[in-house]
Amino acid sequence: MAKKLVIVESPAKAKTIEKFLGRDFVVLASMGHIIDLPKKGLGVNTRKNFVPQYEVIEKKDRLIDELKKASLRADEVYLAPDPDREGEFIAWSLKNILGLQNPHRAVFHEITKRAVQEAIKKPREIDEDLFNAQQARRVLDRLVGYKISPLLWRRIQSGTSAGRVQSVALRLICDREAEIRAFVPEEYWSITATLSKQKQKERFEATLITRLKDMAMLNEEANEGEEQNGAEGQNTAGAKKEKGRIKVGSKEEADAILADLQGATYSVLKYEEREQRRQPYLPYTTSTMQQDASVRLYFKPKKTMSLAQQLYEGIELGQRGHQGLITYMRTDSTRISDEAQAAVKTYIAGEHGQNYVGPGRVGKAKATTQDAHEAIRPTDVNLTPQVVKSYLTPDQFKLYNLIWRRFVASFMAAAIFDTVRVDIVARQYVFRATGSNLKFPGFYAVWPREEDEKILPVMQVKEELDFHGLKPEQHFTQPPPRFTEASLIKELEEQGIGRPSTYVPIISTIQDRGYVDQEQRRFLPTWLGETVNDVMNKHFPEIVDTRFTAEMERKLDEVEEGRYSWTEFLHSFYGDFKESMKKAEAEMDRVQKPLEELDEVCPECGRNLVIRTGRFGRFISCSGFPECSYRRSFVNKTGALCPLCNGDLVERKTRQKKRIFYGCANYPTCNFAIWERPVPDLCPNCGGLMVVPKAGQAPVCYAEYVAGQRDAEEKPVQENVKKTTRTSRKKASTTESTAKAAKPSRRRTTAKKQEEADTPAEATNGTAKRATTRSSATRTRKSASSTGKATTRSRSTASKESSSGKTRTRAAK
DNA sequence: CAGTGAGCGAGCTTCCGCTTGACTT
Repeated sequence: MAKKLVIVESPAKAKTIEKFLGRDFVVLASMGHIIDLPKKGLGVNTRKNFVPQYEVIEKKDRLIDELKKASLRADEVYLAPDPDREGEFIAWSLKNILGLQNPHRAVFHEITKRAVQEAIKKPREIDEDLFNAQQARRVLDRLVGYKISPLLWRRIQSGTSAGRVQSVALRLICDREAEIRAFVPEEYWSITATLSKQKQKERFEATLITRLKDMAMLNEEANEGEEQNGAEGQNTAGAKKEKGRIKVGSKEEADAILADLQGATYSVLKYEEREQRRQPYLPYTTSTMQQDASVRLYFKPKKTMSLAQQLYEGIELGQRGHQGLITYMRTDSTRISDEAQAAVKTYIAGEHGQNYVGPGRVGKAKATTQDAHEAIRPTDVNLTPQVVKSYLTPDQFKLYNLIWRRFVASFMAAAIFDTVRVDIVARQYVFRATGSNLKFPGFYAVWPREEDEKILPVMQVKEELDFHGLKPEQHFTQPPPRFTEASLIKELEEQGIGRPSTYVPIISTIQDRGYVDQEQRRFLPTWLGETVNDVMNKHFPEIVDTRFTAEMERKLDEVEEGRYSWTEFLHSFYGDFKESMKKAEAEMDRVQKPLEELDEVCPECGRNLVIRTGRFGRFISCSGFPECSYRRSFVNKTGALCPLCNGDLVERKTRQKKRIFYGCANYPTCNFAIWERPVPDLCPNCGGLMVVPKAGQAPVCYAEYVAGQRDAEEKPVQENVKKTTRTSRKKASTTESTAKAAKPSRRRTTAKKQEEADTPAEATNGTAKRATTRSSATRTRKSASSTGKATTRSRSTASKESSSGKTRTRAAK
């Protein structure tokens, strides 16, 4: 008989909190938002103060029913979504959808007993300003996305999209690609001298840095920064361009210097010892965790998040029972609760000694930080990686290990290095050697060190050194690297674009739209991506400016503080935006994808061959069509041969085009087909086919692989099922296809068999649809380009009116 | 499992941010 209901966003959080609050409380989860703007149509009245038309989110009805029932049973209801804009909106939605009379709004920034109990003791009202800031953000994003996207459908390609966040992500990738294309590598040379103290064995290296006469200029430089932020370095250009530093640009110049130095004596010009401290890193946020897991563990952000979710939801720890191992994984904060701070300091003192305890680093909050949660940290620092290792999968362990160490390190003392800098003069040239020796490890006691120590002997000024050789080396400056998933997220996060919960989806979006491809885990734009980006830059420069979001956040802050009304905010944005839309409608050109050319000429007429797309996918055709009608189908050969008939094994797609499989080119004469990618090499043991079961893995013998699969599960049964359905499907396609085609429902099919049987009808239906779509698109494209702007304009206004008419009728309903 | 590229031309796609599972492959 619970008297009080608490509603939070996440079920894992609900479970934890329930333990804190005791028997009088029931804690349930809303699972995020429960209402939103409609998926179809704008859902915003742009003529009447942007009144939004919210709907209950699909499939949330049952959950809402349960929450409603629980709220009726309770005497008091506490709405405890996250303490940020989105959370406030969820609280407001709950109040309205559940019809709550006097709900309390409880807020806590950390999941600790004290914080939660405190929050329940001191609830507040729903904050209208915070709620309005969320509405403003939501509506602005809807306007940008749902106004620009349809324009792209009409002028570029169906199914494309634009948005405040994705369009900036795309732009970053395109800008980087342009930078790389424009990059001209510059040659430079390094000259290294190998030296030692007189008559001593230990040699060391010194690099030529300047001429004696330029020494003064070089000394003006500031000392190097104390810390470098890990992971992907920014030292993309190999050549340093400091003032006074010598530039050796060619072999001739290098040779001239070597000649100058013939028979020179090397002596110490300056010897400097210094103590350098290196501060530990901050504890993880979502973005830094993704970045580090990518660089150190080679996990993609999606995998990292899924593992983190598992650690957050909890692991069965034998006697200890089920326990959440880390705090919430979607956070932009580096804050650590007082309790966790005290615990980690005690732990460090006990394990390493009091002198290893540091003050704990405090990150400066950025303008976009919402600070609803703590940093990502272990829930209990005493659960060391070793203690829990046996309960975790290897990947879970790797990530937990990283999170635990990062957190502990962040509260440890700085590392102290003794560093030495020696300048060595030889004729008019100065060489420099640096050394560093770790005096006190500090946080390096738990955190891996990136670079090795280099120890230099003690030297005196004017001391003469033994010379052992000069080594000139040629280098070239490197262009900046393409973005990886993690480095793109890092960049977005630094610009304040996107949120912890959206970093992974952003990456899926730009890939799903066909804007970018990945090559060796790095992004490069496709033709479509470049085209959309060009259009956005040209017609919506403000939106794709990285400062747009920053400015938006600044204004939303004012809305949150009640100094700016959310509708005024939208009016001021929409005024300009409407103008941009109007201009874009009038001026945006229709673009058509150029045909992909092949490095091969037509065997019949000698013109170039091109790749065209037809009803059945890509095919190779002569560019001289219709004069020359040479064509053949487009297959990707794998290089492997069919074990049954020695034909080429080629890449094929399943009927639904969802999955790639590999089949014999002699189909249907030979029906050999497998899922795993075959390789040209043959098995060294049996001489048979080899395949790659998972991308990136080493090839294995196919015969052995199949045997292994069979042992692992009851695979043979499944395979039999497939075979029988395949034959039955053939019958179905000839006899029942018309009957099936008339039946539109498809989701209802439950048994695999039935779904398989449905396929042919589905497929023919689908292809027919696609065929008409394509030709219609091409036609309009043609008419627009031949008749010019007038046609385009009248067309687009017509369609615009029809669409707004539709929204109105829907709204009236 | 054959064979694609004009012609007439329906109706669909889309945003960002909160949350998990239920689904296949």
